[in-house]
Amino acid sequence: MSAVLDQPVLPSDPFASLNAEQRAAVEHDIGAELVRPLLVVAGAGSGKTNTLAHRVARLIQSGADPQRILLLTFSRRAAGEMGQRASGVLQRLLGRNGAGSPITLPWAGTFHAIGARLLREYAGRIGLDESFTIHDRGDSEDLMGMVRHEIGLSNTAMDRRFPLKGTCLSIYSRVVNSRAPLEEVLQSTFPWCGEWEGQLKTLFGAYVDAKQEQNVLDYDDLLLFWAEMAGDPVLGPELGALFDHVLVDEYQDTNRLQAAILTGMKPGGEGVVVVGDDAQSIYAFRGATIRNILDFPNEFTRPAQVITLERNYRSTQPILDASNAVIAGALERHAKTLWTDKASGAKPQLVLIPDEAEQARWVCNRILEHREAGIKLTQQAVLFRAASHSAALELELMRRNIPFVKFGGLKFLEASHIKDVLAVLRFVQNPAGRLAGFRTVQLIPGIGQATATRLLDAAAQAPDPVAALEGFAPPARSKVDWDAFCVLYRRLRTPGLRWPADIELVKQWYLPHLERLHDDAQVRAADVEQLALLAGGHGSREAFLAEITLDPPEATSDRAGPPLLDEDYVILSTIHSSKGQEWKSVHVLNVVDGCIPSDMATGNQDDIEEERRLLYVAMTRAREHLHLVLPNRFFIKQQASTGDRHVYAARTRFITPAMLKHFEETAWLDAESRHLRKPVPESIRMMVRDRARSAWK
DNA sequence: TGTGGTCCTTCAATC
DNA sequence: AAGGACCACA
Repeated sequence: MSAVLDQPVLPSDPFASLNAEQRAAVEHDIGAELVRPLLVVAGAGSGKTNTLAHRVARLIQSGADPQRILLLTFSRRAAGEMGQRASGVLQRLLGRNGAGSPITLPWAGTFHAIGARLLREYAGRIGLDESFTIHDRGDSEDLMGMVRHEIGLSNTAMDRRFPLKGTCLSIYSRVVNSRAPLEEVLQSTFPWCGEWEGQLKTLFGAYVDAKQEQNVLDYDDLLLFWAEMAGDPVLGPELGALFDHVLVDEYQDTNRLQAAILTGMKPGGEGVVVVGDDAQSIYAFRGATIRNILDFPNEFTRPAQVITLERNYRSTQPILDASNAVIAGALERHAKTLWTDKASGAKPQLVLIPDEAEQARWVCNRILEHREAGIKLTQQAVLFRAASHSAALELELMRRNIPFVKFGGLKFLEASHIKDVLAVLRFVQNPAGRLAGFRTVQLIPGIGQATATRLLDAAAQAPDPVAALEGFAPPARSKVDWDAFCVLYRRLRTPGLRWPADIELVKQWYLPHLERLHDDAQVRAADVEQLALLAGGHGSREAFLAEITLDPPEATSDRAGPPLLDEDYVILSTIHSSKGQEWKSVHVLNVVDGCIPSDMATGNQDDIEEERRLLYVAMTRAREHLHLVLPNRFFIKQQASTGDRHVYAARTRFITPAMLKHFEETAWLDAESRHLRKPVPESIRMMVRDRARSAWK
């Protein structure tokens, strides 16, 4: 922030605050006949977002049409933030303070969201029905499961069990996203499934057929079809001509398919600017590869320029020293060393704690201390490897009345009752969507898989889906419920219904079934209510279904009524969801082997390297205070029969003894406050249980 | 033959 | 807590 007050009349120079490298990126080929491809390698905290936002503003100032700027970001949140910042810069450029309408970037969003939009527009041209619905991960798994069953791969007569549906989908997805042959993917990533190669090929073929018949696309299709269009000799140039500038944020977390989209649309790389940091690549598990960054300079027919941002504006030098030491242990990387002139500040803390419960209490104490010292709660974050690791902390925060919002790990859409309601809506939207239909009709007592299959077969062939359902003869015991469903279905298919009236009707129909199916119907009904509230914020049924799938609520607050805007709250977040953010004070939980690296990821060297980068990302979120917490005893949840076990955990392997000089080590054995610990009141325990049940633990 | 209940295993990160 | 397979009853 500039300390100089902006003059209301005279335009100030918003670019004055940029350093030489940032300015070079912003000014790259501005006004030139042809904008050469550019790679900006931007270290953590080097002002990457700011630089990109300034470039967008500079482009518009120099005459670029905002409608013709494609801005691909990692999340919708990032896209919105970028648009706002660019607006701010532009207004300062023009000398207006808050006046004038903010610029909107209609083509800003995630690869998946933009892909969905383009595919809907081009549907007719590529033989797609534009009323397609989009499957999320869970739907895709279910469809894979159905197909797997249909072609007889799920029976146990075989000597060895065929991979589970989730594994099958992961393999399929990896093949699509990495553009690698099945055999290679099996060998490198799923060696234990190698023996099933032939069957998997058959399965994937049938899975693709099923999606086409049912007029549904999965996440991978959104990229795959886009890439196919981009690679087409006719459509590719047409798509490319829609945009003068293509900017991509977080390029280290894109995969080969996404790179193919860029090269297809812009073979010469004209107007393509990508920003990323290979040291922060943490999405290899979904096919991202740092090869995209490493190969970018020679990816296009025209060589790319490269600019590196190494100056860090975020953290103090001691925090950077420790972070640099951790990442220096990485096997392969784009060498760069972050520096700052914020020399002062304490070393990051390495805190040894007896167990997880103590960890929660210690973190709460520290959070309150920081607040006493003037650091607002929203400037403090607690980060962890897996969403479930914050359970004990959430309990303690509630006990002490410290408000918090949790990002990541939100399983709202995975709860079965939410899926039920969405399935009904999807089935209405797209009657060919077999999966949604299958789920919906099985809610009716007396209708199971076999009847549902017959029913959907009959409906699939009929020209009028409503009439087909009404003409179907259900088992005698299901007659009453079936007729009630038909009435609902007809009403929802009748044109003229004003969204979100649909969801009210579905709710009325569904609640009795919910009651019958679940003991805890009350809690689940509240979730359905939340979903209805969420639905009101979208323009139509189609928009709601697409947007909820592509942009699921990210934080607990996203779905809880009006947000606590002026309230102060601590941020809880998975490390993955903390990407791109920063806080004055950061706590990282469970910095022990088994958590970081996760003991599920210690199989091969690449997995372990990704875990190292994960720790690096977590550490570099901190501006002034960084606390790494190491509970000595780490509990493993077991079956009730065997009781909870615990293991003695060691410091993460990524902090070697040689690195300890960068940290301040402390141990905490607070016997005194142990006495003061009060039992958790029943009301809070109930709340926690309910919250876990409502599926966002 | 089809449905729904029981028992066992497994359990990250996300568009 | 949910998926997957097996089994008993209509």
